[in-house]
Amino acid sequence: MSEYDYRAIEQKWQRFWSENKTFKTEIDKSKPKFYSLDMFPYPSGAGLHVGHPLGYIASDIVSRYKRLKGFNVLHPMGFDSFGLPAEQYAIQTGQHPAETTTQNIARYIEQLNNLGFSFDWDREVRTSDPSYYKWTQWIFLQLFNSWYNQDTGKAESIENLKTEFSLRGNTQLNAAQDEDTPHVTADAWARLSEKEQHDLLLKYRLTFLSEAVVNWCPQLGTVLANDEVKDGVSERGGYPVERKLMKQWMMRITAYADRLLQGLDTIDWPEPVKEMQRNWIGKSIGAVLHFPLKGHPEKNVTVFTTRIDTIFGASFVVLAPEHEFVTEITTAEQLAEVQAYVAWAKNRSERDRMTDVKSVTGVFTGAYAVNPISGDKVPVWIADYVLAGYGTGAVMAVPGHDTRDYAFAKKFNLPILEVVAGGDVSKEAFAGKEGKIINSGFLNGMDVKDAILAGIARAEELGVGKARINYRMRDAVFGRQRYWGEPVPVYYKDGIAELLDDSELPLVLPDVDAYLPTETGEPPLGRAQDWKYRGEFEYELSTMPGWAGSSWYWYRYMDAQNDQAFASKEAIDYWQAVDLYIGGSEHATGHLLYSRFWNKFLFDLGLVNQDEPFKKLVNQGMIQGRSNFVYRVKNSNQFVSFGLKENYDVTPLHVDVNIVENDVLDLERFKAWRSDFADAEFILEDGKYHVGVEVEKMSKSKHNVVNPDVLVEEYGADTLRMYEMFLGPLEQFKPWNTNGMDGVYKFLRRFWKLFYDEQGNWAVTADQPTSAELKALHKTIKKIEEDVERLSFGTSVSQFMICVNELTALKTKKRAILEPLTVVLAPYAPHIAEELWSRLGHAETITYATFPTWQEEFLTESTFDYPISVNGKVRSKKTFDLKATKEEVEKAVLASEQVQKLLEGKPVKKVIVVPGKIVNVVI
RNA sequence: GCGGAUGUGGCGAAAUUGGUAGACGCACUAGACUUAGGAUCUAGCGCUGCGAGGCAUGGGGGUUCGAGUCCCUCCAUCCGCACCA
Repeated sequence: MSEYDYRAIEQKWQRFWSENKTFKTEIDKSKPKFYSLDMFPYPSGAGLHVGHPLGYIASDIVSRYKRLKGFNVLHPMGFDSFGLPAEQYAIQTGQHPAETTTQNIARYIEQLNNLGFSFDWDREVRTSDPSYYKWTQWIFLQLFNSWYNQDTGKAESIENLKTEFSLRGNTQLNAAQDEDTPHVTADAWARLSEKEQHDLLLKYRLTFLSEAVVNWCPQLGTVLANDEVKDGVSERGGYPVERKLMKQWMMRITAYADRLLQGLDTIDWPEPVKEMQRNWIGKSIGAVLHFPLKGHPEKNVTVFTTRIDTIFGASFVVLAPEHEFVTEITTAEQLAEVQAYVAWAKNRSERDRMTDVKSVTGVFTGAYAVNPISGDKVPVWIADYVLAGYGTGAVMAVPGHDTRDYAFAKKFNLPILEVVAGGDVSKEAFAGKEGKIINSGFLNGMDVKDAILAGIARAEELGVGKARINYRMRDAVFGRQRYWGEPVPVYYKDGIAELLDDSELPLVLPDVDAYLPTETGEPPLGRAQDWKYRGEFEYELSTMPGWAGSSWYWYRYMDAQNDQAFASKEAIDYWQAVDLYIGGSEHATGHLLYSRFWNKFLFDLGLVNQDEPFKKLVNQGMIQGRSNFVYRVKNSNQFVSFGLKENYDVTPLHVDVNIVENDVLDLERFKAWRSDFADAEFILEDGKYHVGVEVEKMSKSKHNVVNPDVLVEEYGADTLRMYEMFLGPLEQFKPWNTNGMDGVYKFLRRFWKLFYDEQGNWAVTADQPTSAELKALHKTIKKIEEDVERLSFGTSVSQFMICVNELTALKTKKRAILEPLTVVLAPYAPHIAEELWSRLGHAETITYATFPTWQEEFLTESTFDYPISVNGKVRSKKTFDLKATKEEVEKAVLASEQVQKLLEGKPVKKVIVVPGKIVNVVI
C-alpha cells in the first residue's frame, strides 16, 4: 500500500488507541503534569457540527505536544448532561430524558472519536449520573453547613457560628448575611425556638432559603438566574421572564464578590472575559446616608451614593416603587396617585422596562425628608428608574450632576442646583469628576475626590451615614422547578429544612409519570410516588440549576471513579489546577464565575489546594455558517446565476451548502435535492452557476450546517483537524468555508509521498542529510514549538506546507529528516503520523515519542544578503558574513564603493544595523 | 450611553521586540504531462505604469532614518453591559 489511504489509516489507529488505552493517564510523580481541559458539551440531539470541535482540536494539539515534551497530560472529556432541552423533548415525546441523553452521548462520543482526540475515556464524567451528582449534592451540603466570616475572609463551619451566637450573639459579627437579619444577643439566641434558630442561621448559610424577587419564566415553569436571562427573555428558548417574589434556594455568591474580583488579577484570561466579570460583580465605592423623614421621627430614608461630594445639590429623594416606606409615608392627598403608579410599575414586564428606558415617569409621595448635611427640606418621590434591587432602593437626586436625575427634575419641575463647577446646568447635567465644588458650605473649593472623603468624614461625625462598598452582583437563585436536574438533598421536618446525611447520598432522581408541574402547581418531582424521606417527610421538590454540575467537574476528572470522595487528596495534590482551559466566551458570567466561586469555597474548606481553578483561559471563536443562495426567477422554475440576478425579478432561496463547491452549484445534485427542482432550468455565467453567499448562524433551516463526519469521510480527520486550525486565529469568529480543504489534503498527500519513490516503493534511506535539509527541518521544529506555546496553530500548518515544499524540491528521502518531522506533525495529524512512524519500524506508538530539539547552528547561514537603504529607501544589496559584528558591518558598508556612490559625498550621520534584516545609512 | 475587540489583495490570512508588507493556502490565468482527474507538475497573481518607477495595511494628522505595529483624532463592523445612583 503506497497510496495515502486515510480511511484505512484512521480506522486502524483509532481502533488501536482505543483497544490499547493509549491515552490512559495515571498519576506519575516522575513527570511534570499538564492539565488541558475543554469545556464539556451539552449533548444535544443535533450532534456535533463542524464548529464544535474547533476548541477540542486546539486542546488536543497542545495535549499531544505536551506528551511529546515529556509531560504527564490530563486530557479528559465528559458531558454536561442535565438540562432543559432534554426535558423539553421529554415533555413532547414522553421519553425519559435519561434515555435520550444516553443516546445523544453515544453519538457525541462516536463523532469525537472520528476526529482522533486523545481523551482518556476512563475518566469520562456525566453530570446526570448518580455517581457524579452524589458529589454535587455533597458540595451543596458543605455550602449549607458553612457561613462566610468577613473578618477571616473565608468560609467557616456553621458550628462555629452557633458557638459565636451563644457566646456573643450576632451584634459583633462581621459576616455575609441577608439584609434583613435582626440583631440578636447571646441571651436572645438562647431563648429562640429551634425553628427560629434555624431561620436565623439560614440568613448566614452559603446555600439558603430566602423570600426574594426572582426571574420567573412561566413558559419554562421555573425560576432562572440573572445570567440565564438575556434582554428580558430566557437564554434557553427565548421566553418572556417576569419578576416574582418567591421562596427559593439561593447561593450566597455575594460573600465572595471581592475575592472573585481580586482573583482576576492573578489569572491569565482574555481581558474581555475579565472585564465582563468585573462589570458583573460591579463594585462601587461610596457611602450610605440617612435622610430623616418629616413627620416620622423614627424613620430615615437610607440612600446609597458614590457622589457624596454633591450632597448640597441633592434637591429631592427618590424611592423605588417597591420600597417598603412607600405605603407608610404617602400622604392622603397623594395616595390614589401613588397606588396607581405602584400598580402600573409592578405590572410592567422586565422587557417593557428595558425597551423603554428613556421615558421619565414618577410620582410625588407628599412626604418630605431632611438633607442630613445641608439641612434642606427635600420632597420624596417615587420612580421606577430607581431599582429596588440595587443599593438601598433609594437615591438622593442631584439633578445638576446626574443625567437621570436631571431628566426627572426637568420633567417634574424640581430645583436643579449647581455644586460642581465646570458644566452648564441650565443646559444639561454635568456628571464629570473634574472641577471644584461650589455652593456647598464646608466643601467649597475642594476637588471632587477630596470632597468625597470630606463628605464621608462629616457624615460619620454627624452619625448620619458611613462609607459603604456596594456590589451589583446578586446572590444566585439555585432552585429550579424542573425535573431533569440534581434533586436538592433536603427534606422538611416541622417546617425546618433538614439535610440528608452524607451516607444517604445520592438522592436519586425518582421516576415520574409526566415531566410537567402537578395540578397544584408543584414542580414535576411532586408527581413521584412514595418519594419521602424515610417514608415520612416531604423532600424538597426543586432541582439544581444547570450550572451546579459544571461548577466543579474538573476535579472529578482527576479521580473519576472514586466513591469515597469527589476526588482523592492525592489526585488533587498532583493535578492541582487546570493549566489550559479552552471554551466559548458565552460562559463568561455564568459557568466561569460560578466555578470560581465553588472553587474558592472548596479551597476555604481545605478540600482543594488552588484558589483559582483555571490558570489560563482561551476563548475559541464560534464558527458561523456560510449560507449559499440560488435566485429563482419569479413565477418560473428558472434559476439565475448570482452575477446576472439584477436583470431579473428574483427570490433568493437557501440552498444546501453540501451541493455547492467553490461557490459554484452542482446542477445535477441540485435537481436531485428537491423534487420540485427536478426540471429546473439555469441561466449560467461562463457555463457555471455562481451562488450568493451570506454569513449567518449555523442552522438546519438555513441549509448551512456542515457535519464533520461528512468531511472526515471525504478528506479524513487529519485534514479536517489541520484545516480547522488553518482557517484563522483560534479566538476569532469566522464563517465555515469548506473551500480550501483541498490545500491541506494536498499537503498531507505530499507529506506521505516524501516516504515513497515515484514507483510507489518505500524509499526512506539512512543517508546523511545536507545542510539545506537540516535547515528546512529545524526551521519547522522551531516554528511549531513556538506556535503551540502561544496557541497560534494556523501558521504551523503554513510552516508544514513550506517544509514539505522544500523537501519535495530537494527530493529528500532521508530518515534523519523525515523521522523527526513525523513527530513534529503528530499533534496536528496524529493518524498519518502514527502510520508512518510504524512504517519507519517503531513498535511503540508515536504518542510518547520525544519531540525533537531544534538547533540554532542548522538555521544560520554563513552569509546573508542585507538590503542597504539610505534614509529608509532601499538602494542596493550587499552580502555580509552573518557572524560579523554590527561594527564590522558598519565599516564594510561605509567602505563599500556602491554606497559611496549613492551618498554622493554627503556626510553620514549614522549607520543602523539590524542583524539579519537591514542596514540603513542615515545622511 | 458605558466598556471591550476588530479593520491588511478577489477570498481565508501572515508579519513574535518599530526594520524589504501580503508568508502559506484558496480562487484565478498561462503552460506541461496524461491511464482525462475533484490528478500531478511549472510559472504568474496588491494597484498603477511599456519602463525605471510611483501608490498601497479603514480615513486624516503626528513621532521616527524607518510605522500594519507607537501617539492623537475621526469612521465602520462585531461583542458585552445597560436607568447600578
